[in-house]
Amino acid sequence: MEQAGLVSRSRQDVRGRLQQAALELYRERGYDRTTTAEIAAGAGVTERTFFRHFADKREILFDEDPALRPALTTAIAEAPNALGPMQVLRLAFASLEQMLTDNRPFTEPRLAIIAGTPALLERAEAKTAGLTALLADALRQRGVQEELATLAARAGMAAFSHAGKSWREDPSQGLGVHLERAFRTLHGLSAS
Amino acid sequence: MEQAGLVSRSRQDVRGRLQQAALELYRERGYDRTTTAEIAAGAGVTERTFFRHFADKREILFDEDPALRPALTTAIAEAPNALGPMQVLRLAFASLEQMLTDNRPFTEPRLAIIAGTPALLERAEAKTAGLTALLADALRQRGVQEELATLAARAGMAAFSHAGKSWREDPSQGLGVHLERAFRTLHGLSAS
DNA sequence: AGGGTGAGTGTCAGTCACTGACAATTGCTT
DNA sequence: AAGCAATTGTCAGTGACTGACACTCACCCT
Repeated sequence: MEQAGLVSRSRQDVRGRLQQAALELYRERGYDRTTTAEIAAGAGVTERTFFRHFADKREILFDEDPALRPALTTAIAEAPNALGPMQVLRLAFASLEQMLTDNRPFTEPRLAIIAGTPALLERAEAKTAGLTALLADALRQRGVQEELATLAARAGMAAFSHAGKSWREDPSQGLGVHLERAFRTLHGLSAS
Repeated sequence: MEQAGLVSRSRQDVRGRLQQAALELYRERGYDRTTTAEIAAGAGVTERTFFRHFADKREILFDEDPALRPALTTAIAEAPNALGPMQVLRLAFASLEQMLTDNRPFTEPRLAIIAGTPALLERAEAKTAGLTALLADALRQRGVQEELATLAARAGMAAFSHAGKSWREDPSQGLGVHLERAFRTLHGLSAS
């Protein structure tokens, strides 16, 4: 039956359909003029179901790769002992190249929407802060003192943002190259 | 008349009374279990008036000194030409010492509440991001290239946070001393 | 003194994000 | 076929936030 077909298909990948519907609606009408009920309807489910899959209306645009945090943590933990905190971070960032490349078609369309919506920018900052805290924690477990780890994590994240942007503008070079340049630039800045 | 006295007093400093009421209620019941109607009642006004003074329930804890942004902007604009971006930022931060000291009794009680509330931490990150953007903009107007200005502003803000924390823990030394140490530490980190 | 003016506030009605409780459905197991 | 666990639907409710409009009061002008 068509009915049965629809129902069974509508049961699959509800989460993904919600994300897709949200993305389209946010693009058409903008974030503010889109209601969670409309997103749910677009995915063929109830508003209540929306909130079973995502904590709030913003979170649906920030579904990070579940492998991201483990990857960073282990990369930092397994870095050579001789390296200083910033080198450790640089290596950890470089190890993300494949993952970031794979996820690019997923993350890219979201960036434009986020950039134009204050409420989403705020969430983006919070996400970055959460990752920065993760970096600091991983450094601490290597023996780096707490405050120093926080400082290194924040500075390292700044360098990563810088490298990420130039990487997007010039993908011909690998992320590692851009990272090396970014960290060198940061060093040069704090030199004088 | 008492009536007239009450009325006239209730008309004064509504904004301040709202902040005071919010602070007390957030402390007693916590942010989540406090409604904007309760805050308004505590200040002797209507809920509607709350939202005429503050954009939302979070913003009432983040009322920054109106002189902060102008101070940073002019300090950066008027810094000696010979200085590099990071030195410029260090000077600008140091120039805030008096203002930060004066506002301390106002800002300190808020920090504990913010630190224990995710929604408020998110807003705090957004505020920091806004100030960072201001720094980057001021650097750009000195001729620093856009991306470099952003990198410097983020790294500088990281150093400022570091210095601010150690300053709070050891106020016997001036902020300038802590800033000098923080920026030197940052340079040392990115060295190896 | 009387009338006007504008800023700040009160009142009311409404939208929408988000939550708890419970019933219904589905897919899978035994 | 019966049962179990996970997912969803349904319903009712709270609370943040907004728009529209009326009102009050300090201040100004003539």
